[in-house]
Formats: sequence, C-alpha cells, structure tokens
Amino acid sequence: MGDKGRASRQAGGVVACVDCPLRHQAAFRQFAPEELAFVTHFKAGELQITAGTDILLAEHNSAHLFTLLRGWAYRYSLLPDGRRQILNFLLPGDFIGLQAGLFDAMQHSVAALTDVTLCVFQRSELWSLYREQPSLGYDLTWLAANEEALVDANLVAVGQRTALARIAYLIVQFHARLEGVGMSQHGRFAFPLTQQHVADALGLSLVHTNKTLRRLVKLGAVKVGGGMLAIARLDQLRAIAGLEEAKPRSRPIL
Amino acid sequence: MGDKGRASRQAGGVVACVDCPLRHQAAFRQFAPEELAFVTHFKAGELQITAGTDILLAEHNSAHLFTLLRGWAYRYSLLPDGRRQILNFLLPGDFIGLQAGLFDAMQHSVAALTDVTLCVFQRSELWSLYREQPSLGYDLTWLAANEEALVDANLVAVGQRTALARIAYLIVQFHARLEGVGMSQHGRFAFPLTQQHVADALGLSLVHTNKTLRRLVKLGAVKVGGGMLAIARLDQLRAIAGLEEAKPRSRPIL
DNA sequence: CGCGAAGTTGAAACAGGTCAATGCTTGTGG
DNA sequence: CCACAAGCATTGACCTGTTTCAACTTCGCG
Repeated sequence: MGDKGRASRQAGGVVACVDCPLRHQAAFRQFAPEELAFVTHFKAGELQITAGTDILLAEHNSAHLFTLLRGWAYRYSLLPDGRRQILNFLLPGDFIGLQAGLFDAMQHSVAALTDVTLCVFQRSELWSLYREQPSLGYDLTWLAANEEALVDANLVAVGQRTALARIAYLIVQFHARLEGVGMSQHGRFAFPLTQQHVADALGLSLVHTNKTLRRLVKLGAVKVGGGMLAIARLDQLRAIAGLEEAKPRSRPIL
Repeated sequence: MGDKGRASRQAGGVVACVDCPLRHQAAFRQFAPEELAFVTHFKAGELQITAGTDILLAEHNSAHLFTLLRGWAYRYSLLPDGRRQILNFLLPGDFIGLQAGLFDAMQHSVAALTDVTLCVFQRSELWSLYREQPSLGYDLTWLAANEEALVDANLVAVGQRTALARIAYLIVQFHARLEGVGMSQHGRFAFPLTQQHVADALGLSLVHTNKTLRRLVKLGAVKVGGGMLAIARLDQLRAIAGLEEAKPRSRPIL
C-alpha cells in the first residue's frame, strides 16, 4: 500500500504553533500561553510525505509522533492473506502514532492518502509532556478516547449496516469532520478517496462499493466527480445511514 | 441490553488497592508506592452490579469511572432500528468510562455480562490525577490506546474475516486476555457469553453464529458446554482466524 | 413440573462477493 | 502531439455466505 514514497524534512519555513492556521478553526479548544509554549518546544519540525507513502509501519516502532497538519491519511492493517482493513481516516488536527508512542510495536500502519504535512514530535519527550504540562497529558488521553469513539462508530457501521447505509454513514461522517476543520463549504468538499479505499474501510468489495455508491448518486443524495463530493440532501443521507445528528465536541490539538 | 438490574454500594469490606488480587497478575505492571497511595485515595468505593444490568448508558454522563474488579462486562451501542453492536468485552483490570469521563455524553453503553464488582472513582478527581500523579495520567492514555487497539482488531475481524474466522478470532482473543488475568487454565475458561452476544459482537446473525460455532466444534478446535470453553487446538484456531501469535503487553491497572 | 431463555436445525431468499470485460483518465516518453 | 501503460471507474452475469423465517429441543430455575 505505501510505496513510491519520498519524504523530506524541512529545516526552515516551519509554521510556529502560535500561528498554526488549524488552531483557529472552530473545532479546537483554545490553549493557555504556557501550553502553547510547551507544544512549540515539543514540536521538533515538519515532515512532508507524498501521497501513497506509509508514515508508520505495523510491527515497527517510531521515534516520532505526529500531528497531521495538511492533507489526508489513514490507519490500516493488513491480513496475512493480503486483505486490507482501513481502521479510520485522519484529517488535519488528528494526532498520529499514540500507539506507536506507548507500545513498543504498532499493530497497524498509517499511510498518506494525499500529499501530507506533519508536525513532528520526539517520542522521547512524551514523558516530559505528562510531567511538565499535565493538561496536555489530559488532552492526549482525550484524543485517544476520541479516536476510539471513531473506530467504535466504524465498527457499528461495518457490523450492523447494509452497504448503502455504510457508504451514507461514511459520507456524513466525513462531512461533519471536515466542517470542523473548515474543509467543507456548503456540504461540498474534496474527496481524495478511491473506491478501493471506501471498500476497505467499510468491509465491502470494490465492485459492490461501486454499484452502491452509484445507487446513492442516482438517489440524488450526493454528487461525486472530479475528486469532489457534494452532499445534496444531508437529511436523506442521515436517514439512509440511520444516524441521528451529532454535535461536534471542542477538541484539543497538539 | 441492561435490564432487571439492582446495584448496591458497599461501605465496608472493600478491597484495599495494595491488596488488590488483580495487581499481582502477570499482565499488570508494578506500581510505585506513591502511585499506589494515590490510587487508594482515588478509589471511592466498590459497586456490585447484577448480570444483565447497564453500568453506563449512552447519551448520559456519569459522575463515576470504574475499574472492573470481578466479572465480565461489555460495551455496546444500539441503532435506531434496534440492532446491537457489541464493541468489545471488558475483563477484570479493564477501565470503564474513560469516554464518560472526558466527554459530556457517552456514545455507547456498558452492561454487566455476569455479576460484577467495580472499583468506583470520582470523575471530579480525574483532573487531580493528571496534576498530582502524571505517571497515572500516562497510564490512562495507555489504557485508552490499548482499548482502541482492541476495537481496531475487532473491526478488522468484522470487516475482513468470514464467519468461521471471526468466531475463531474471538475465542483466541479471549484466551489471550483471560490468560493475562489468570482466568484461564490450560486453555479452558468460563464462557458466560450467550450466542447472541457472540453474534452481536461479530456482526453475524444468531442462527449463523450457532451453525458456525457448531462447525468449529465439529472440526475439533474447541469444546463448549456448561458455561465453559476449552480450546483443543490453539494452533488450528489461529490458523482458521488468520492470526499470528501476539505477545501480551505489560499493562497498568487503576 | 412448567415456564422462559438459550441452543439447534432445515429451507428458502437475498445481499454482497467473485469473475470478467470494457471504458475512461492521466501521466509519460517518443 | 500522439500512443501507450497504468490505475481507476463501471457494468453484467453468476455464485455463495449469510440472513431470515419457522419450528423444535434442551437447559436452568422457581
């Protein structure tokens, strides 16, 4: 899955955390000055990764942790027989590699879906974060719990919903998350996933994913094309997915 | 679902954390004296819950957090149409309600599978834990990440494996986890799940679960009966499940 | 002994998977 | 600027794992 990659570390031209454009998005909580100071110190640099490249590998452990600054990524795991399950998608503001930081070997891999920019943190500094800035430790737990909640929701979708409902669910979820980080305008947003990604995330075959997505389009619920997705009728999508409306939570960002 | 329940708080007769029998199990890391002191202070009491009763409810929030001391529980969520997805099972030593502690409303419910004893912690003390005992804050993040890893694994199973492999996977996983807390002897352990639980955890219908489990028994991989499950051929089970052997991690317990 | 919950089993229906082609883009090199 | 390759989307036909429906049995317990 991750291949052809090329990664370059940037020395200069790095965004200071105070000026981080993400931080001003609606979704994120405000940081106190000393928290911001610590994060700035914690941040070791930035990393650019090309679309399709792996960021972290299962079975390995990494000296770094990341926050996704720009672009899309996804966590996935491969079975011995080659099948792939995408565990969830990562959007700007998401923390990457908590498991890598806490365990000695990752259980899954993380790959860049699009070209991606990452904030890099030293794993070795993680402990000092808890010691010196407990509120950030609390935030990390929060992020871990939040990500678990996402996976929970995916499991519910894959375990209980029909193909049509799963795809509707995925779209509604993307919409909500992208809204939060200002990447959706009037229900319209960039959609860099290939149908194979959708299939692997929802436990469906590629062919059936195609047919079902097509059906969703014919139903008039969404429009897709040119790497964009537009939600035509959000209520209809929610109904198909069997989803209630959910209010987003204000979240931390490291 | 949780019903018929009855819960009683115990004033006396509570196990002191130092003497906690779980703490001596192989799976758990050793605590420093001051950590132990804090946890003891953190623990507000014990709670007994009857099998089948809900411990935490979705949409609600709780003033308490728990550690499962004795018995089995499970996290689940219900869809509008009544279908139930069990997200994962909780065994002694597992922390309950992190999401309840961090978010203002739970996304899922937790129910007691068997009669259960819980250590009770005050949610309001959670923050002081991070401030006064950062290492325990770190542990909480660890526990959150660990639980996420469990759900990840479940998602892989439900998304990618056949019915037979899913059930094999579930059994292997129980075996590994129960070993860690001394609840399995020679691959034989109490198995309080009903087939409906198995079905709801694995995204299968009850009928198919039955037939498939039966098949697994006929294959000679496991023996079930009398609320007990005995693994006859662990390697065969692993092969069916498409699982590699995994070494358990030493974990914290609050 | 009798009731309700849980486990079994068979038959029929269907959602989704697999196989196999075909078309559409896009990027690359000549 | 065109031809080709490679990846992705689309469609039809067919096949099968799983679900659904409908009994019937067994177990645990008052």
